[in-house]
Amino acid sequence: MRRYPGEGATVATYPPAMLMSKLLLRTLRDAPGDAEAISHQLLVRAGYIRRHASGIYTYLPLGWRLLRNVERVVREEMDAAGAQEMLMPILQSTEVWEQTGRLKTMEDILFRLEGKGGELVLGPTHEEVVTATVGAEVDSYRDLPLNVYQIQFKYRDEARPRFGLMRGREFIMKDAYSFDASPAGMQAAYATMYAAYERVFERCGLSVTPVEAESGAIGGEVNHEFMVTSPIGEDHFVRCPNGDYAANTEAAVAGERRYEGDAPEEELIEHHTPDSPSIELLVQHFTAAGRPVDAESTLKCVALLEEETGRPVIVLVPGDREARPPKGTRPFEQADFDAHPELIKGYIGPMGLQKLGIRVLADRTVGAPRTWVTGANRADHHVSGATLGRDFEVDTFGSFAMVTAGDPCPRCGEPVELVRSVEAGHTFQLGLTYSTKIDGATFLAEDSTEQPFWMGCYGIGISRLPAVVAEQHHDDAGLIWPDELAPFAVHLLSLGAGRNPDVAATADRIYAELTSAGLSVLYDDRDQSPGVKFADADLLGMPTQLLVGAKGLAKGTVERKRRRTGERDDLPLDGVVAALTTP
RNA sequence: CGGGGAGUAGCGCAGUCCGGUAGCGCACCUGCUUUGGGAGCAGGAGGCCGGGGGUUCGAAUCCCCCCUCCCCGACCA
Repeated sequence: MRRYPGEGATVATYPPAMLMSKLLLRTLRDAPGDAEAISHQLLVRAGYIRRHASGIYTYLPLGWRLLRNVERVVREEMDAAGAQEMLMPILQSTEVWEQTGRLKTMEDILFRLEGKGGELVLGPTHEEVVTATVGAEVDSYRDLPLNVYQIQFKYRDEARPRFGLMRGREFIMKDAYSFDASPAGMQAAYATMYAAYERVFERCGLSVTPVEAESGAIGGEVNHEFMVTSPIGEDHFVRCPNGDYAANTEAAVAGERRYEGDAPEEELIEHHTPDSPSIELLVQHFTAAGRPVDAESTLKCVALLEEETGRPVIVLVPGDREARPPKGTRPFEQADFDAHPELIKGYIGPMGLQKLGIRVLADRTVGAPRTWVTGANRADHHVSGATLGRDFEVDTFGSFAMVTAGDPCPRCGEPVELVRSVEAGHTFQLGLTYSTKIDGATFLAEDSTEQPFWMGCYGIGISRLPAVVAEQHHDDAGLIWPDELAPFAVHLLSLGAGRNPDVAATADRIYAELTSAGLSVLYDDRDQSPGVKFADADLLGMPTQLLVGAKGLAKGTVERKRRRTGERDDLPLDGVVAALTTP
């Protein structure tokens, strides 16, 4: 404490946060019951995060240092890729959201609030704001290309927050947006960011698989999800073991199939099947009637509407498969069934559809030489023995079912596998999706015409990464951070310093030396038994532990333990700094 | 939104069926001992038993309503 000039008051001097005795940190022996995922348990036990409400977390000092390291890696790679950092508002006017129509399409997850000057939303993402902002600033092709990014909180009222930091209602994201004058420019920007993403994840110690994905609510054409295989993944992706194909389950397609032989001869018979509008109920009905069939032997006929023409199309998949509606179609709604009485919900069959002017698409698996149980196009009736070529025709075969493990790879034909994974990043070629909707998102081209921007957007779930990394980098004792992310490079422990002044003095000295050499050091100067310090050091997960104890001092050494491998070696007392600063 | 489970000290849990002094372990405070892998002894502090209503002489416990959290599913840039 020292005197505050001119006042009788004193000014507090706070102890350095690198002393563990002063750190805001409490480790827990037991994980809270609400933590399911290992990463969540460890992050809470090790005192990195605390839950405030469902899907909302406080980052305690260790967690915040970790997060800032994640941000640093991302910043370095974004800056190196030529992106410019800025910061956009969390509180956003509904105006731009009305312009893109997403006030409606994203209403389920939008946090909305009433301000004095009108209604606001808490930004779940920033395409609207960035497009309006850049649109107002950039008027000429001479200012393009441009790539801006920010690291900012996002708010989504998720149906189900999960797994600690994995899926929160409040989370931090890095989002970058590229603006180009042409599709080729957009593609070049995309390639640059794609490469930057691979470096970011590499530096975070994550092995990612970029997968081709469907674009969902964000719009655009080409896009990739950067998937990290993980037991707490909420997604699956399809992967060819040969490594030549990887795609999101929604986007994945299967390769060609070869079938030989003819379908067995079986008469087409109509059956009375009341109350059986689903595959499951149909199977139950047939089984109860003494003619058991399995879902695989039924033909699911899914009615879709072509959005452009407003005409119905039918997609055929085996009953045990999910249909994957092709681009430009959407599932029938009740109103569509009302408008097309020839298609009877739950009892559609493929027979004679062409005569009604309805196109029939079929997954390639439907080309198998076999007969099917399917709808009779008559209420409460199904048929058995339906045979391709005799009873019904297919206009186009393709990959119209969701791909499952064992389906042929579209590139090489090998059976693919289905892998559980987390989406760590996502990149999109947006094209003109936003620039044609937001007012003023145009520039004057070289030929003096007014053109909309060709855009891309690129997200990384910053606050999700600690969870993803922890999930991949831990052991029974606790966390194991990669060098780039560790809150501290070195965890220095004094063992039995209370009864041995030499230990205390040596540890103090090493702490001072390492710190002035520019290393970040967490110094466990607490009056705790060695066992407690070891356990905490392993739990917290710094890459290098330095153990200063009477045992080593007698030999003139301190012990170094590498957290990842458990490998230990002795460093001479006067060579500690040198050993830690030269890799 | 549908199905399932749970709310008792900072964390983990018992007690609830069968109503009667709110408990245990870890963590926390004091003192002594101990000290290379989550120490021991002694003493202590800490509770709207998720909230509201009801039944009862009496409710953590029984009844009704609500809230919150977790899991599975639906949903998801």
